Amino acid sequence: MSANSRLTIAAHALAWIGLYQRQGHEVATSEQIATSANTNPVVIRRLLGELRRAGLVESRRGVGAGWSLARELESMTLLDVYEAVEPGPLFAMHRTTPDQGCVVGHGIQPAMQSIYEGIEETLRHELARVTLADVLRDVLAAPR
Amino acid sequence: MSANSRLTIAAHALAWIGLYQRQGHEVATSEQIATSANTNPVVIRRLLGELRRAGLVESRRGVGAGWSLARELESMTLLDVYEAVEPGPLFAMHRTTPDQGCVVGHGIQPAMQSIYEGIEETLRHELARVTLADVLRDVLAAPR
DNA sequence: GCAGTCGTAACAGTAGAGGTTGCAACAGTC
DNA sequence: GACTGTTGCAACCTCTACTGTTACGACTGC
Repeated sequence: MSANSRLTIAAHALAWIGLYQRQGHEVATSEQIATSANTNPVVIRRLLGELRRAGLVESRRGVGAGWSLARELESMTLLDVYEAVEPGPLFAMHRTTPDQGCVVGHGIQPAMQSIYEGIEETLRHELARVTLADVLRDVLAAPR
Repeated sequence: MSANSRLTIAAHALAWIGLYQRQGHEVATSEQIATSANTNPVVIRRLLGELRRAGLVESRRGVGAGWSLARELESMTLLDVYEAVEPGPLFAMHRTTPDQGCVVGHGIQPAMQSIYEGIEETLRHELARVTLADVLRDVLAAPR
């Protein structure tokens, strides 16, 4: 499927900011988050930018700038994050239009479309069941 | 997510072979299926090769060669096809190991791994609910 | 004005999907 | 035994998306 790590990194960043804020800090920098996720600050800024457009985080510029949560972790679900960072559908149709003169070529796309929509709806439902507070709780529960 | 069309094309091919066999033919060629799917025969042969390794189809060589179903469409589910053509997980972890000295960096992977496993199990369950006979029925039910 | 951070563009590297060509292997038929 | 049609498969190309990296302007508190 050529899976990507966008949802994972986004959840990592949100959990990090949430924990940091619980420890009394106001804003987290992309540099700090990138160090924890072992990646480049620009990667974090790009992802957080998408989360900002989705209303999940806010950013401040200038000296003492950085990122903060726009909502409580309890009110954020993995579905919110998924929709913010994963635009496309899970399964793709044919890259070129199938032969419309063939019965199968004609009917396959509406058939699969309908099936895929049901499956994606279930996926979204599952993602919506997990809040970022759940994620942070699980993170902190990991054995050391 | 950079979705691919492998599951769609594989389902298309199976539905095509199934319908062709119902019409009394013994084997279908990759050329015929490729024409219906509007793609290259080699693409079809590659996909059907994976389905053959999964025990869903059989191939004959020589003159009058081609592909036939190894099982009834009724006993084949989209999960069988999915497992045959989509090896990897739905969501990827970090490409590099997160900072194990950080609480979040240390706990994020087991936390997300567990969540992802639950979600993928639900996905598989949904895929298993749809048989290829269902797909072919929906295909034939499409308005013309 | 300075310093620290975001915002964003630009580019490179990597990986996978999909398309294409070419050809050996195979198995029927003449 | 030659011919024919198809699979099996390797090799290569193109395209796209993700990720990483560098660079630099924009912003804002001091």
